[in-house]
Amino acid sequence: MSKQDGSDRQTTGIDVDDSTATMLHIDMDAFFASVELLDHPELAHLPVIVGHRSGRSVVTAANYVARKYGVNSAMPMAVALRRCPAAVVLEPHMSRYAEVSRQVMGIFADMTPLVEPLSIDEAFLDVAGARRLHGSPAEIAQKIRARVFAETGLTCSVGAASTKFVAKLASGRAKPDGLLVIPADDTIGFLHPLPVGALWGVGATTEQALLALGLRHVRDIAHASRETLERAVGVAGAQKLHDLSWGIDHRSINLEREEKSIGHEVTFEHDVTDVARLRSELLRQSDAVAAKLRGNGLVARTVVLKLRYADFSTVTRSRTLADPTNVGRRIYEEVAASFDVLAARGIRVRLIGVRAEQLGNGDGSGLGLWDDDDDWREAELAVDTVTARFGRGIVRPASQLGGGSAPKRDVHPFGTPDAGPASRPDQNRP
DNA sequence: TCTGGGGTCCTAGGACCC
DNA sequence: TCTGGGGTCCTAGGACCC
Repeated sequence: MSKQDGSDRQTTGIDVDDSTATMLHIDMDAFFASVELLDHPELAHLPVIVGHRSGRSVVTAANYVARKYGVNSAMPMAVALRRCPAAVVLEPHMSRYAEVSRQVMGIFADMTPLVEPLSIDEAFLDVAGARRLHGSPAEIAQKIRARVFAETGLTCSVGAASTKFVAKLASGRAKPDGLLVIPADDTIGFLHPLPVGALWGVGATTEQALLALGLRHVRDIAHASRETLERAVGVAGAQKLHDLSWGIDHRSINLEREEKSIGHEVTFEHDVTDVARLRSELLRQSDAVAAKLRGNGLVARTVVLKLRYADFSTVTRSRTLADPTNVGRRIYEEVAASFDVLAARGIRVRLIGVRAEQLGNGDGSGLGLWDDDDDWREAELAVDTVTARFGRGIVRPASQLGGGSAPKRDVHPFGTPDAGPASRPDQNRP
């Protein structure tokens, strides 16, 4: 394996065989903090934390100067400032980060159509088919790193391996501003010395359970008995962990990921007991969720209320609707009904949230309502009859009936009025 | 030290139907 | 009269990720 860092920006001469390492994982370095520093270059040598300054906030991102003081993302802001009192705290600017993200993802897309964004600042790229045009995986990685830096002023780190999972671990080890190539033959040698917490899906809870069984390193997982592993993480988890410990990961690039839920939640600066205030927050969030649904041309069939009490315990209450909706009032009615039951005997609320699940296109697709071809044909005939009598354009998607803004996507269930023959709803999806 | 907000995925139990 | 197993849907909670 071979690591190249920012001091060695060459694109050739990598002394490993990278021909098997065609899966790239690209991760922007300290993304939010780095974007802020683009806009405030005078702060570059200071510890910089991105996050709200309010009492209950956490660190959203920290630059590498701040990290030297032990500041990390997700850490309570109070702790971070105790560790690094001199840190400059900047408010997040999400729309700015999204704009830079689009720019960077565009550079990725120039190299291969097989790009799977994982979050605002990272993506998997399958470059197996891009060799002729752009070179070996390591060369492609270096080209991307150079272009990202030239066009945005930001650095990123790249892991190249034969699987997603190993590529992701490799990019983490390459940080900051590095490239790490793990040829297929080196996978086990790379994985086995790592601590169990390095495995994808092993967080604090699972790590403790594994440590309690004496499993400290990935190699211990690899050689543990099935029974031992199942005791710690259950049947499915054991299989998954064991596979990962041997570098087995068959996942390919997924180009068709669709959002499965849309929600909003807020943590109050101080716990709230005022039921009227909580209801008005629910109404606000319901409207926001509904607006986002309409903006994406979606309707939701399940509505979830989430409460976190003063003692940090969390409850959720979900309701499934007979008719999917993207109307704020409808969502509010459901969460408010759930809320009233929980609030009947008084509550102290730290966090309140609304989430919409079981999303569909507003035409029944994705909801299991039109799975049957015969049903579909019947619906088509019914629409043909209606349109024959009344002309095209009279059937509108549910998403346009709520009095909200028109959806950006074409969600017309039966083809747009002037689009000719009716089309299947799934063909309307992007 | 005292725990955000956006999500995804998994498990488990119960209702219901055949 | 008492008892099945499988499949699907719904609900609640929790771990995890960035």
